[in-house]
Amino acid sequence: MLDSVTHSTFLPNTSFCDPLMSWTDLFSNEEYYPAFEHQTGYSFFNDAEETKTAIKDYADSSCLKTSGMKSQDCHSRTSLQSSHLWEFVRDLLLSPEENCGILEWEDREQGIFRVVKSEALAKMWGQRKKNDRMTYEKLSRALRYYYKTGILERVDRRLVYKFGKNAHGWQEDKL
DNA sequence: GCCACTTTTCCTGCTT
DNA sequence: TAAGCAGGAAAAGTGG
Repeated sequence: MLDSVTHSTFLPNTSFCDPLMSWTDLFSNEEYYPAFEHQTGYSFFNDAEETKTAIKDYADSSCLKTSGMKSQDCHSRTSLQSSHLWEFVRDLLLSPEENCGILEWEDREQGIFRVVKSEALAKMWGQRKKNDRMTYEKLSRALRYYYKTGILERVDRRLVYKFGKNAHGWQEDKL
């Protein structure tokens, strides 16, 4: 059930503040639990205690054990552990409260989005990859490579990109 | 070690 | 002039 729920969905105010924090770190830290209590994504749990339990169970499940997790298993599961740049961008877009205005949808239905804070995005990606020399110029070069594979489509506007036919998981009704 | 794939780095030229 | 985009080339990193 929780497989499609992103890390940032759980922790809207924490995940990108410390992108290197592990699931174990997050779930073992009681300070973060209150944040779940007000998330609409968890309205299906009766109360905060139930939410905690569900999350803890999920954190304890074998699929989230760091040692046993393969990149393929988790690449689409969480923004923090997405192995590919486009998934990182996608997950950031799917958590508008957490991306601090770095990315925003231009046309949600068509998958068109805009990079609002290019330097911040590059910095965030750099943190994700433990590369403090990352720049938006380099990041955008990587994004342009996705044109070839159909993951992104070209949009003739500055800082605007569009998810292509080979990108998945960005459509609201297919989450 | 090899290969495929993705990403990074650097570059030139063009556009806004 | 600066910032951003396009794309070539080479190299690094990673996983199978």
